[in-house]
Formats: sequence, C-alpha cells, structure tokens
Amino acid sequence: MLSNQELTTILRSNGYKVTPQRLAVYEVLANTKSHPSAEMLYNELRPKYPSMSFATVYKTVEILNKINAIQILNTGEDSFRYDADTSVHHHVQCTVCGAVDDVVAINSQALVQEAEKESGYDISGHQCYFFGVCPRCRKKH
Amino acid sequence: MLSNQELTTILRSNGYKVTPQRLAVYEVLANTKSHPSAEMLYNELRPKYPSMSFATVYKTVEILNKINAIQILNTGEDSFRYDADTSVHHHVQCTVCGAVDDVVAINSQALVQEAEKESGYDISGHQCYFFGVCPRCRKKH
DNA sequence: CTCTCTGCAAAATTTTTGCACTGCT
DNA sequence: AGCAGTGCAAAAATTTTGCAGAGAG
Repeated sequence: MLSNQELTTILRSNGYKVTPQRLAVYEVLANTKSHPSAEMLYNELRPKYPSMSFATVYKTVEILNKINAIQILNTGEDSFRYDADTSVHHHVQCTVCGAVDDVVAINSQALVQEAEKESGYDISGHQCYFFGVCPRCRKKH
Repeated sequence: MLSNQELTTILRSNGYKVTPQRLAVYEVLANTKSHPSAEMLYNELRPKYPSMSFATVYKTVEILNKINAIQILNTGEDSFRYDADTSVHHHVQCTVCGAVDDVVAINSQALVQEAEKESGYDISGHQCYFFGVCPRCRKKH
C-alpha cells in the first residue's frame, strides 16, 4: 500500500510521468479488497474521470505492474484482475458469486523449494488459486 | 489418461455423443506434455481433420472438462491451456520461452486446509502456478 | 429417423495499437 | 518547449453463438 507521495516517487524514478489517472487507478486498487477487473476499474473511475478510457486503464495497470506497485491476477475468468497488495499471498474465488478474497496466512516457502527441486526451474514467483464456496453464499444456500 | 474405450463410455454415460473430433482432441492432449492452448490444438488437428474448426475445439474442451477428462489451466497468458492429466498437480511456466511443465510431487493438502481455515471458504479445488526460468533456457543463457 | 454435433461465419468480449491532442515537468 | 500520456476509434486476439447440414445412435 503506497501513499500518493511514495507512488509519485516510484513512478518518477522509473522514468514514468505522474498523472491524475495513474494515481486514481492506484487509489481505487489500494482502497478495495474486491480485486477489480479492468471493467470494474473503468466503471469505478468513470464518475470522477468521465474522459477515462479503457486504453488508459490498461496502459496504467501495465505500468503499475511493471514498477511492482500492483500485481495481475488470473483466476480463470475471461478477464484479468488487479491487486494493489504486492506481498506474497494467494487468492480464493467463490464458484457461486465470483468474489475473490485474499489468502495471506499460508507459508508457501517450502512449496517453492519443492517445486524448484522437482522441476529444475529457477523459480522467481508463484501464485496459488483456491476455488470453493464463500461463507456468504453458503449462508444463503 | 483414458483409453478410447473408457472415454467413449464416459461420454455416453454423460449423454454426449462420441465423435471422431472429440476422440481426436482428447488424444492430442493425452499424448503431449506441452499443455496446448486452443490454437495449438487446432493446428495440431488440422492436418488430420482439415475441416476442424475453432468452435469445435472450444466446445469439445468444455465437454471434456465437464466430464472431468481434462482440466483447464490459466497460466496468466491471454489464452487458456488444456491438460489431460486430471490428477491434482501443479504447473510451472518458463518466463523466457513460455513452456509449461508439470509439478507433481508437491503435497498441497496442508495448504488447502490452511486456506480453508483462513478464508472460511468451503474449498473444492486449487491450482498453483510457479514462474521462473527452465533448465533449457538457463543453459542457453 | 431423431436429435446431437460439426463447421462456418458472424458476434461478443477483452485487450492492444495508432495517432492527434493534451498536459506534466 | 519537448516529450510522454491520454483518449478516441479502429484493430487484434480469443472465445461464444446461431444455424444449416452431417452424422451418431
């Protein structure tokens, strides 16, 4: 979670300009736990930035990802989702309502070492996706 | 890995017809470790089935997935990949050449339990993706 | 013979690209 | 002022859908 000031510094130090749109995209991501898709971001930003375009959303998340301010998720839907929490953590998606929640507590260090050993790859990153029914949907059953 | 006979039985018992195309798609998936995408499948099948269309590829993998004969992977590329190995196992993708390999040895049972406990979800499935450089690309450096 | 499946083409969806104009620094 | 960034529209890429004809049971 970066402050506006920190994000500004990081953007500049990577040779990117600081624009209201970039700060706004990051701010939406930093203030939600819903892991929005490009469309959700676009709709969220529309009221405040009526001229915001999809092109800008996509170009912005690409840059934010490049400077490690956000990470890009792929839960198996048609579209990608974005997350301002760049710490190593995992995600669980509800197969009923489609919600995506964080799974932070898991220690996957051992997992990575096992995977490295078996595959011979030099592993630099990983992502685990869990699928199931969320407590909210279970209640409604 | 199912024999033609087994796949035939499973298709029928689920109310699906058995067609050369369906057997062929499965056969390609069963005989490769490269985790092909729809396009790769299409190109692979083209020589033997010149009339094969993308629509058929997509409809077929959907059915094969529904009857649990294959699983659908999402390594974070634009397109999906397909795998005839439906046992619980994971995948590692090379960030250089894009190859996808299996990671079988990992025991992720404990992981699922942790995730269930933390999230409150009723977890029915999971997938871990690792990213790094494969031994082949490391050699070429 | 019936009813599902195939294959084509067109549509839908998501993402990328080109380019004139805007605006940060 | 210079140059990257925005926003529009058009293109590209992937997947889905509708429908007429083919083929499995």
